[in-house]
Amino acid sequence: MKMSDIAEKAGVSIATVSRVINEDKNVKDSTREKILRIIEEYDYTPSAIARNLSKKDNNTIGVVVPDISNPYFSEMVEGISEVVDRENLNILIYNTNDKIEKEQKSLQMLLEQRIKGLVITVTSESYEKGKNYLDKFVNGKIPVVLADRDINYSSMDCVFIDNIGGAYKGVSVLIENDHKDIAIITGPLKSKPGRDRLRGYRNALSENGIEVIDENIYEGDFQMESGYKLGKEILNRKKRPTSVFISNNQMTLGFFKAMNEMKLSTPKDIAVLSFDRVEILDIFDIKLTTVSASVRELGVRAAEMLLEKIRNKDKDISQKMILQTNLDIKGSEKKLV
Amino acid sequence: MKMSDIAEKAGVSIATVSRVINEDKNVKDSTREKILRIIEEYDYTPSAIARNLSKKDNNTIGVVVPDISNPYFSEMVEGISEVVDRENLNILIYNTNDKIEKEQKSLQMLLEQRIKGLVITVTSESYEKGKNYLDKFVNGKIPVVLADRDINYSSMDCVFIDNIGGAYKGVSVLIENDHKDIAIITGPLKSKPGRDRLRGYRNALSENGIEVIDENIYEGDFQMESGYKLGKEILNRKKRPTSVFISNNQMTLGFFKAMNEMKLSTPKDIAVLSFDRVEILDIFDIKLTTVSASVRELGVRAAEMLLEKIRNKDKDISQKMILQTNLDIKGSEKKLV
DNA sequence: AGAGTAAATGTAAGGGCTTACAAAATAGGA
DNA sequence: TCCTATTTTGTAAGCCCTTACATTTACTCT
Repeated sequence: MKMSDIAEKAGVSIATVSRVINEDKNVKDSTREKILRIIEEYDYTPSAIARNLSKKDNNTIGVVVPDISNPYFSEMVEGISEVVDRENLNILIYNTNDKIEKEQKSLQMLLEQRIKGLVITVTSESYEKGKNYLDKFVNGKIPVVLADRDINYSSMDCVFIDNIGGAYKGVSVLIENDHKDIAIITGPLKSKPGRDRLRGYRNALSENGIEVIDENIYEGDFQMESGYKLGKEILNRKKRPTSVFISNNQMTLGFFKAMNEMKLSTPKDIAVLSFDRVEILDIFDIKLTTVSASVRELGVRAAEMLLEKIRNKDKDISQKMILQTNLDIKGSEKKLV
Repeated sequence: MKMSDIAEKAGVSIATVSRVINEDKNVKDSTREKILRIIEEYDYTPSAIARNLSKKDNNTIGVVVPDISNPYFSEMVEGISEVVDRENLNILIYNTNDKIEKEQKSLQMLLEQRIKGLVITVTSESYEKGKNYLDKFVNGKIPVVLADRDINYSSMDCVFIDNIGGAYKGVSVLIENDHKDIAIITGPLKSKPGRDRLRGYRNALSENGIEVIDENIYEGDFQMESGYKLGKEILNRKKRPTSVFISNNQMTLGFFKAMNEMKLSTPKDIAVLSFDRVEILDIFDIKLTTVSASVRELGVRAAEMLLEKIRNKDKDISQKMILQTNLDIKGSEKKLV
């Protein structure tokens, strides 16, 4: 069933049918009704493909994320969805599994689909590819917004979380609580957020005249397991630090596993402060102080920025938005003497 | 940049360019190379839209889920992705927020996109709409596979988890451990999985000659909060049941919150068995026995079934696949005297 | 060399829609 | 009633590809 079939049955030209479908007002009411009746009767659905080809415009935006089954990203996607739904756009989602090859393949397919724009959280590896990495694929063909992860030297539009500031804020809280011996479990130092959070830690210590000592820096990989292993190391030190700043939620969980095994608790045995909320700890009545930003909001902002960029394709003002983090003080930052 | 531009620059017809792009072998090597070089040079990307229109075939499948930010569904989506990626297909994802209106709108848009097929987890409400609910939208236009949630009286292809059998299996374990007073926290009884899991519970009791008493049935809603509240009720009973079967992971977390607040633990104070794994409990060294199926596999199977259906569009044998659950015995089922 | 076959390329129709422009129908006014 | 202005409808080109079929070119064999 296509438009010409409907036109024929209604005894009008396909142009008129097209007008009805596109809610053009230049159609007599009686003919509009007749056509609508026939569309209904034959259960006709117009082809977006043909429309897109004809209009040279696809009402779809692309989303590329490293891991859709990670709540962090699926929440971000939901934020994007929310915005995009309002505009009756579609979302094409690609999962890269944090593999750069899959990322490239995804970009290729999205470009073939002639998407209107793209929100992408690049793979960890992509950061190092530098400025022109994405250009090679996207090459100014479509508006792009980087979400959550940066590309080295890139000047693309983006929405990030204030990693440096967040870590700074968190570590400062520890310092205010009179901690001087503060360990950190970082993310992978080849990743931007990993480095930035460490930077925030360093800044906070320096500004407060506390020496940054290498022994207090433990490089993790944002996975639970590393939080567990490094946690054990930290907790087993002869001279245990009085507090630890952990760079993300997964590692924090690992850290608590270690604490639990050793029958230790916070803030009694060590003060703990984490980047990202860890809601689940509520269940066990663990009051963890955190700094975090809403990932959902990250998605919303990225999508909004993209839409704006799509609307004002001509002007190319590039935007950089940094979402501030919130501090949620619960008690685990305390120094107990 | 379009195909004819490339053809012109290469001094060939667009048919030849098309052949090169589609890897047709009837092209002289030298011309193929020339064309490829030009495509590269001008960074040409063919339009999937035009190709789809021309071929009357869209290489995209649709996925509709109630909540992409729920790990349950995002894991399912990842399973679907995995399969679909192998075939170089695209995925159009829609989130319904479990709202039936959004579901309908999504279906509409997917049909307009002329998707190849659809994997859908319908909203809770859709179940009651019955057999013809989806037909009204999809109406035999495209292959559809229901995933995880059924529609009343529907005979569509589907992949579900064996809820009855799983609950039966779990409760049986409790019975084998000599429990006779077994409470259950159910899902919403207007939902199919909610009812089915309760059914499994009933079956297990009956078959073992244990009377099913209403006081032991607590209707929850699959959310954490209800597990918490009902958990309190159960745990506060003057004559506390010796064990409880909890119908999903979220409610189990709520239940543990209640236990924790009351300084109770399993299996010491009450035996606990849950539908779905609750990995997070490992962290706190809680050994919870569970029955569960892999949601990821659910996605994989649904996608595979869809692809098969797409391939054999002519024959219409309808399939129903029930994924069996696995029992993971950890100790919380024990009856301590 | 010429016929016959296979390989390589080209031509043109079509896929289902939008839309500028043209044409027809209707309304309004003198 | 006739003319003009407005509303409504139709015509046809174009969006960018694929592909059946036609044509040309290259090769093989006597």
